Amino acid sequence: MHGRHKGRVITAEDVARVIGVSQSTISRAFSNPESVSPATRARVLTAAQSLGYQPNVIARSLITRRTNIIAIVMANLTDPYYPQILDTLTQAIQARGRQTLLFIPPEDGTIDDTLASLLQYQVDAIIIASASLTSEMARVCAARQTPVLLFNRYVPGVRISAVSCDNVASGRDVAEFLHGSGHSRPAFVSGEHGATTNADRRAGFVETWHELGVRSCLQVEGGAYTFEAGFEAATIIARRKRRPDSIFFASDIMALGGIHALQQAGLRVPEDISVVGFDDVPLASWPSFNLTTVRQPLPEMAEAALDMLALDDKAGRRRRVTQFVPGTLVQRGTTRAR
Amino acid sequence: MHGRHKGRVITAEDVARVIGVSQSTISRAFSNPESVSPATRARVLTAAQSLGYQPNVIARSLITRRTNIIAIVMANLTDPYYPQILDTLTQAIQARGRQTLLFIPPEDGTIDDTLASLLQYQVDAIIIASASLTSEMARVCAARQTPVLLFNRYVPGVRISAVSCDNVASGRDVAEFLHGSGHSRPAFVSGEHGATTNADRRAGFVETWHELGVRSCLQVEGGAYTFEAGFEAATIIARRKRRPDSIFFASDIMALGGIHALQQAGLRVPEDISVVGFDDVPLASWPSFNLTTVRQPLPEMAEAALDMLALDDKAGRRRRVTQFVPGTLVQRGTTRAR
DNA sequence: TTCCGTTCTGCATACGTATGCAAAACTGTT
DNA sequence: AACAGTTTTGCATACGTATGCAGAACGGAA
Repeated sequence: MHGRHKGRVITAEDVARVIGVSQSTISRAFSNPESVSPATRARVLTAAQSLGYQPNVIARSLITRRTNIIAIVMANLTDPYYPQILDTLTQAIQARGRQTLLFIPPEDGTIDDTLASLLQYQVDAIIIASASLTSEMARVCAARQTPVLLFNRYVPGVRISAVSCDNVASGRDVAEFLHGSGHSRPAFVSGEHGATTNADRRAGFVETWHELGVRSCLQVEGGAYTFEAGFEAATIIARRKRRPDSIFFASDIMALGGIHALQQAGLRVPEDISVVGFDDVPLASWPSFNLTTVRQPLPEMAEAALDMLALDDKAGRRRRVTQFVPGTLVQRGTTRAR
Repeated sequence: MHGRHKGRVITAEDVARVIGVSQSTISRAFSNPESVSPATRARVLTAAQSLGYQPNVIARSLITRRTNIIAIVMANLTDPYYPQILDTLTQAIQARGRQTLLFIPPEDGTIDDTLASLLQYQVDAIIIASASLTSEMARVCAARQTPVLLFNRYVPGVRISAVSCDNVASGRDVAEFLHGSGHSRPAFVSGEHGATTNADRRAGFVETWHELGVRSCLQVEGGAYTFEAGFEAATIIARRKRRPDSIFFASDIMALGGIHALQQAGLRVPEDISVVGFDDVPLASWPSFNLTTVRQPLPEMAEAALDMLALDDKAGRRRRVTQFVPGTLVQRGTTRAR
């Protein structure tokens, strides 16, 4: 029979009283089972079960100074790629016995306020997958010993842990693949201005074409990782006299917008022009799109992130580095084979 | 002896010592500013600022018995509709000064284990947007006075708060709209078997056609809210001798799969056959799709949900009801006008 | 000044659990 | 039976904050 005691929550004390042991024993039975005799442990668990007792992890964390909660800061939840990140990260977090506190920073405000209110919750770590953080806030977190990690982004020159896809290498891969399949007039459409993801993908792509002897890589500024931005960029490209034979978009969603624009302009994909995206969102593999793209290794990135946070390492020995995980080119139907 | 770490956290006690007041005063300055004189309040805030003090809300919640954390249980995060729900709910939760703890139940396991580990976190409320919960677990939550609310679903006959789109009414709307625009051979493609969302949309749709004098509404079992399920259902429909002139899919994603199948089969949408979806995911409004659909009023649903939880009502007077919020038919390009 | 009423502050304790230390209960050996 | 060594348990206290209660400080009126 579960505790029907009007509203009163069942505490370890209650269980202790029932089976005639001390509160300490109840605590130990749950948080350090080895330290209690098998017989009492069994009695404790039975009694707890029938009373409906569950340890109060909030109270526990007051002592242990660990909440087992990891905060994820994420905006852009309507962008199809971010839910994938959130899903993967959260599952990895739960697999390690932790929980996820989700913070969506307000549109206008700075992320600092968000972060501050977040620290009040004594989270064990903060994973930032949107925007960045100010150096001021990095200082505050460091002072509080709260590890912070940037996911899918990094800030060059700032010593904050970060995990990101190896965007430069993937940019190179795409260039080499396009070159190898007979393309010679490449174009790159960038996404959000100033994002490292963006800059790195372009850098790898453009450089490689240079190395391959192709000097003229058309570069169009998209401005945002959106369908519309991709659409507009592709519209401009389609109108050019000396039209590129392949476009590398900084994200899948942009690529889809781009394809739509190209088709509107009477061009066939991939016969007239090849298109490559980035991220491999679920949409990309739908038959309607069948988009050639670069898959970010999210599971590996999530593992790397949690390893880097060293949650079980009480000595607090964390390495602050930026780790790059290689992506995979997924060849589908928007690039011609030869 | 605890807390001998060099990175000692600043407590209210520390601030108190600095400006020569008691810990109580610090506490009051933050949690009940009215109860402290303006002069001391200012001194407290300044000192706190310079010391980097932030109240520990975990410790606070031990006393107040409120964590200000609301749990959201959600699977299917890769489905485009759920991130929208999560985004809207979380923003609404944050707007009310609460935070979101995100739980993704394991694929195989029952939701009960998830819920149990969740209760340990002393969340103020639980919003379930995936699966349902057993009556056993409903009882446990009730015993703990933790309000539970089903979002976007409800369990007929069980007294658990729920907020859902008025799927029956929307089904009717779609039927009336199609009828009014000259359609006479409707079809309905269902999604996940057993979901109330599904059954209600169909019920409203089919019943209305009956009332309008159309007895034969083709019904195809999709089986899941996926692109593939929609694709396969539409393939079957396209092959029929007496082909429907309109299809109402139980979700947008299914409709998109269906459109792709119809086009594969050489049919034009909407000239040869009209298509209506449900949810109005961001994709639906993309020019490539331009899907006629029913928009679920997520912001209103989120408000209704939080109101129903009566978080600020310490008397715990909550009404257990199922609230239906009406959706809106959004007419776009996949239905012919006349 | 005295007195009363109000506002402000401090003291002490409580929230539910974890844990160092010492006492108690076993275990096996002589 | 006595002992030492080991395991198991209980006591007391700590974690950081909120809050009832009583006392202090203050303001105004007589």
